[in-house]
Parts: sequence; C-alpha cells; structure tokens
Amino acid sequence: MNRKTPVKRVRAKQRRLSADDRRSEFVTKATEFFAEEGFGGGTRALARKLGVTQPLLYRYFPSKDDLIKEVYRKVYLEPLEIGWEKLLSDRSRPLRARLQEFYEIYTDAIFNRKWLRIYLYSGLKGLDINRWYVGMVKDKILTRILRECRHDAGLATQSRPSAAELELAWVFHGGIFYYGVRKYIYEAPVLKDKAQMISDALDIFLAGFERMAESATDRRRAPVKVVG
Amino acid sequence: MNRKTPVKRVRAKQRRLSADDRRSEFVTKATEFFAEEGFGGGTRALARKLGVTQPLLYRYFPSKDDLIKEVYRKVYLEPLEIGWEKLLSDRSRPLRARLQEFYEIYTDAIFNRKWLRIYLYSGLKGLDINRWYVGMVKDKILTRILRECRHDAGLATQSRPSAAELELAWVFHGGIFYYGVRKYIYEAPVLKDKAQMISDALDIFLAGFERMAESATDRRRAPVKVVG
DNA sequence: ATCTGTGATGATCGCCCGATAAACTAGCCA
DNA sequence: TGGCTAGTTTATCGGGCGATCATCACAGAT
Repeated sequence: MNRKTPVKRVRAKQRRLSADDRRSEFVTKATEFFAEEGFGGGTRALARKLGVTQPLLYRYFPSKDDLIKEVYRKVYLEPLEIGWEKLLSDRSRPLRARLQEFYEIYTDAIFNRKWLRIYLYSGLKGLDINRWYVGMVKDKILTRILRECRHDAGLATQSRPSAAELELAWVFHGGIFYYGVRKYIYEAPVLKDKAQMISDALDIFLAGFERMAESATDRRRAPVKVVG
Repeated sequence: MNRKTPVKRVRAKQRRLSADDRRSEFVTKATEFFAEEGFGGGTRALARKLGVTQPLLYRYFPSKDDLIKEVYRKVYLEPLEIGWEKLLSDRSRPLRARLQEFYEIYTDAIFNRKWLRIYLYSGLKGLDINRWYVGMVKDKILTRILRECRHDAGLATQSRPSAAELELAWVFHGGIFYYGVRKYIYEAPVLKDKAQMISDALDIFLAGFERMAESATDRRRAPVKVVG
C-alpha cells in the first residue's frame, strides 16, 4: 500500500501495522483461538492472545459474529486451493495413483487440530457454509472419483452416480476423515503411516467398487446383499 | 422409596413428583436441551424447557457441571446396554451375519441427533469419558471383530491385532459412523436403507481383511501397496 | 385443624460478556 | 512546529450468566 519511506527505514515500526496486515493477522490468530476455545470463547481472552485490548477488535470487525464469519471463510477456503479437479481427472495417470496422491494432499490440508475443530464446531451449529462444503465434497470429489472409477471399469460415465455408489464413496471418504478426527480431536493413537492408511482404504474401496460394478453389469440388480 | 399410600391413590399427583423421578426426568430433558444448544446453553432456558424455575435445578444438582456430568453418564452408557460381547462372539452363527446384526443394533442405539451431538461436543472438549469410550470401542468392538475375522480365516487368534489391522477396522467403523454424522449432524441426504449401507461396508471390509490375511500368510509382508 | 418437612419460587448477588463512547497517542503533511 | 487523522486504550453500560437465600405452598403425620 502507501509504503514510501525513502530514508530512515532503519528502525522497524514496532506497532502500528498497516490496517490490512493487522486485520488478517487478527483473523489468523482468532482462528487458532476459536479452534481451541470454541466460539464461546470471550473477546477479552482473544484480545489478550493478540496482545491488544479488547475494544480494538471492534475497530476492525463490527461484531464478534462478523469476525467469526471471516474465520469460517478462511478455514473453509483453505483446502480448496489445492486444485484437485485436474489431479483427479488426469487420465494420463493410473487411477489408483491419482486417488492416492489426492487423498495424501487433501488430508495434508485438513488433518490438523485447527481445521478439524473449526469444521466440527460449525457443523454442530448447522451453518450454511458447512452444508455448502459437504455438498461440494459430494459434487467435486466423490462424484468425480466415481466417474473416474466407472471410466476405469469400462462403464458409462454420463449418468450421475447411483445412491448406492455415492454411499460407498461416502463411507470410504468418511473412514479416511475419521482417521483425522481420531488423531486430532480424540487424540487417540492411530497408525503412524498416514499414506499406508490411505493405501489400505483405497484397496478395499476399489475392490468394493469393482465388485459392485460387476454385479451391476451381470444383471441389473442392486449390489450383493447376503444378509443371513 | 417410602411409597405406602394404602388408599387414596385415586388422584394422580399433578406436580410434586418423587425426588428420584424428578431427577431422572431433569437429566433426560437436559440431555435433549444440551444436545441442541450445546453445553453453553443457559440454566434459565433449560428450566423453561422443564417447566420449572431456574433455582429448582440447584435443589437437585449442586452445579451446572454436575448436571452435565450426569448427562454424559447417561448418554455414554446408553449404547452399552446392548450386550454386544456375546453377539459378536457367538460362533454358532456365521461371522457376517453377526457383524451385520451388531452394526444394525449398535447404530440403532447411537444414530440419533441427541447421542451424536453430545458425543461430538464432549469429544471437542477432550473429556476423559470420551477418551474412555474410544478406547472401549477399540477393545470391546474392533479388537473382538478382528479376532473373529482371524478365527474365520483360520489364523491364530491369540496375539493382539496388528496396527494395520486395527487401522483397517477403524476406517471401516469410522465410515459407518460418519453415515450417522452426515445424516443427523450435517443433515445431508444419505442412502435411505441403513442396513444396505452396513451390508455394503461389510462386503468391502471383509474382502479387504481376507486380502490382508492372504498377503500376510503368503509371506510376512505388509499389505499390498501398489502405488504407481 | 394444626404442625412439619420438603418441593418450589422470587428476589438478588457478583461476575463476565459483547459492545460503545470518550480520551489519549503516534505517525503524517503543511 | 502545529495540527490532523487514524490506531489504541481507559472507562463504562446493559444484559445474561451461575449460584444463593429467604420465603412460600403443599402433602402427610398428629
């Protein structure tokens, strides 16, 4: 911004940061704060963490709710910067390798205490942005994965995935997601090697999909149902 | 319970319930209340829901925290009344049928808005009872399932499950659990037929376990790892 | 009918919360 | 140097919170 200061740059300014920098710094720290304390955490405690006084927050954000909304925006948009669309759909590479790489990168982005906690808090509040995210996972990740699986199995890729297919993908996706919850929310011991967990989960998902595809090809029936 | 009342039982008492009944009624309603509002919900609003005044709560519970603890106890112990130990270990029935029935009953017990919300709230707070429950799922459910799987595959059942086996079971279990989260927390559309979801998930889990067991029998190697 | 113990309430305390207004202060330009 | 403006703090308000206490109301014993 308006940063001239031709000379005398010697002493860095200790406070008085530019408004934009200050704002984004506040949002970043507020994200960590609310991740730990929940959104019931007080503005005074937050200000203490920021090293400023509480009323100063209200110079940058009209209300606590507005600050919280910015926290959501930041957190929810973070993992979207990966650009997974191309990664998943790049048919010059084997499907399994694409899926393995995608889930390694995706979980690198969301498997941390901060992201998972804010995600769960907002999910419990039933916020629109949470519903939006879940819908996006369905449309941009699971549907895409299923289309690639169908292509790989030599099936038609036009039609939308069946409800049973989608559920299979959700259970697979949720199983991986729950690894992060166990590790960072429950703080329970998990298999150290995240990549191997993904690999094993992929094994059984792909095997399951093939099986479902076969039984759907042989005759037009619902997937195997062998309840005793 | 000094409940004599030899005659005159005609008119049921409209208020003035016995202390124990009142207490458990409070805990039940408080569970619903905190499930919706979170534990930040106020005692006044809770009392309004109960149809009494706020100070009355303090006649039955020394503090809000004590009431909350009773809510936890009630919620966490609820699904344990099933008696799954025998169900899972009854080798007179086929393994798959046992697992199918167990997960249908277990999810009947925990897949509701109340249970899942309280569980997630307490998980985010990092409460001991939550850690205890996660450990119990591991020891009493997953380890047992894996032992039965090993028995079914003709493997030794003495040794504790390997970390990779446990992770496989966790991903499977977590995938099913996440179905409930999607339905009752995110309120997202899910496959209507819960039993079929369980059946499909079981298919791929059992197939995955067999595969892992085979590769572990052939040579003592880690499960297939086919990253391209 | 009166007494007594307990279920239930009204009034209130001290505290912390989100938010506001006024006062102060540091950097910028004439 | 003397303002002007924007960043920051001090003081404070109204309100809701958890919790307490004195008081009221009612069922059962006498």
